[in-house]
Amino acid sequence: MSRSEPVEASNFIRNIVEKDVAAGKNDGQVVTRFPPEPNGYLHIGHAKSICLNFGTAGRYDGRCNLRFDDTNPARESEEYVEAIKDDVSWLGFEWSELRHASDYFDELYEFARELIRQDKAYVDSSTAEEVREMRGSLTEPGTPSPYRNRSVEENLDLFQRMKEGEFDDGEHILRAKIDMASGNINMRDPTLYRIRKVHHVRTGDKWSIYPMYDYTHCVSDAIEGITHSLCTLEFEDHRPLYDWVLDELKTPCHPQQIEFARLSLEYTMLSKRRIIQLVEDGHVHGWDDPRMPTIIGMRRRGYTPASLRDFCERIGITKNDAWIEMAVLETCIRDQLNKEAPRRMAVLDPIKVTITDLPEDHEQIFSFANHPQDDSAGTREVPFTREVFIDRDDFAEVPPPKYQRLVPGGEVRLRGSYVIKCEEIIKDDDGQVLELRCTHDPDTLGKKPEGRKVKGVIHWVSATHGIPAEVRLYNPLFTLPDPTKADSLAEAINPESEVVLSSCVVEPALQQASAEQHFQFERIGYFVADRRDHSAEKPVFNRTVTLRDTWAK
RNA sequence: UGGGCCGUCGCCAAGCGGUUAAGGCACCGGGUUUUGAUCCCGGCAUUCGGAGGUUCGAAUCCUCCCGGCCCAGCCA
Repeated sequence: MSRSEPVEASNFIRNIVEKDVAAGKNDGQVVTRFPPEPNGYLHIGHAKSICLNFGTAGRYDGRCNLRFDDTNPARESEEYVEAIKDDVSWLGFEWSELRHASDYFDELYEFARELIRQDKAYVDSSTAEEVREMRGSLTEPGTPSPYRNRSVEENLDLFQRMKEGEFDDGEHILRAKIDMASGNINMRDPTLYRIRKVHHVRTGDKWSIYPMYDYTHCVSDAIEGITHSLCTLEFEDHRPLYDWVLDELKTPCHPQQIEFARLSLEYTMLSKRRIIQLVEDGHVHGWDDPRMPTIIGMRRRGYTPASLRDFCERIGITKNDAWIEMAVLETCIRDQLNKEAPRRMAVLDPIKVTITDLPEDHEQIFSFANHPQDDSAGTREVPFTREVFIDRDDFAEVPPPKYQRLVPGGEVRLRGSYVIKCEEIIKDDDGQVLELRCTHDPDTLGKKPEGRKVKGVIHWVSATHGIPAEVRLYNPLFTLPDPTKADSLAEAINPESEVVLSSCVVEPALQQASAEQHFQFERIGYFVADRRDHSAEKPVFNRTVTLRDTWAK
């Protein structure tokens, strides 16, 4: 292999799966699952897991299930399961089967009775407080519960009565009987079932006991024939328990749990708890606020499924606690939109330019390519008139060094049109520029000007044909690369994270824009018609990302 | 003197005893360009957290040390 050929980066999970497939383990099958708890909206960190699970299965012609880990009815809701399904589909993945942990409640209950019969589980009637005290600490072993040696018969009886609702929340729990002195606290007789007299969306009031994650997850994996159970690093020391349950239960298959590092993204918070807080405290407008790291928020911001998948591929899968720079994400969306987004002109902060040597009723229709490198994207018509708008920062009375735009007495190219020269500045009483009066060189349409160089090119919109629009600019939601380092959430919020511009003018072709359509506003950035607020009557565009800008601002 | 895990370029990340230590992002040049965009070309780790050791040969094996992350829910 020559060194110049790009090599597809592997990752340790791919290597393990590859080896297993080659060795014929699990009959060469690969079965994974994406197992969210339906207690919130998915975010970019989940996208990493989704791409890993669906991607790994897809790579080896395997299957990937979508499984809702709905074992805690107190905090889960149907709204979230629907949202999660939408997000996974939108990302471009199809689950092999849609399952719920609650589908297995009966089996789970029977397996638990089996553990009791084997004297591997017991009903503990201690209070939550007592259980915590008896668990010991990180450095001290725990002490056995006084209920640890209840007879199998008594445990079976109590467990059944727990199930039948005879007891109140907290009166008893079912615990695994493992090792109260284990260095791994998860092995100090972990809770398997707790009493929760809560209505469950799918099982209704059938159950008054609900199984815990550690017990449910491994059994669910085994029931579904999962071969590789991929989860994040914090579950590493749960793996001995995962294996213990499956070994004791002698399930027909024993999936391999493999852990990888969760995503950390600069200027972003990716913990469900904090994301909920952003919404509840009103720091953002909702779960789908374009500044949110949620899939639905990023979608509204203008990120595409392909760009998110590309991102997940680029960041890799390891066990390192890595912090990804925003630039990686931005590159992914720019890469895709550069190839696909039609170009348009939009003026965000308009100043009127009158081309004085053109007649009042001058009107010319230009045909502009929708894409400079892709003829198949076609063309659109752009009207040119005596009065146009340009962006305020494309004119400078006192230009900074290397400024290539319009200055008093200077020339600039109106993109796709003529070279104009600024002859006169009209200001209001406060010194604010109201209008620029310019002349044009009629011999510069599609031609370089004679005898001089005009370096700058600026975008514009006909003042008579342009249409008003609202444009929302988005910046990082937080001012700190790691916002959790701030004293409070409020303190970490970037006050400039959302800037709403309500008097923008965009070219007429944008009148046809439909919600969720992507564009490049030339020289500015990539924008998307807002999926909620945009309409032909009141166009609203969100800035997805700026264009790369190598000019020191 | 609890247990588990991680340290390869500014940020990611390949590498699995013999390579001039991949690639991407970022950055720095230079060229093309009616988007300061795109595109193209070039540069960017004598060194793999540190110190010892094993070996003809170590980022890869061993030992110790240093730094970082996770765990004491009847959450997931």
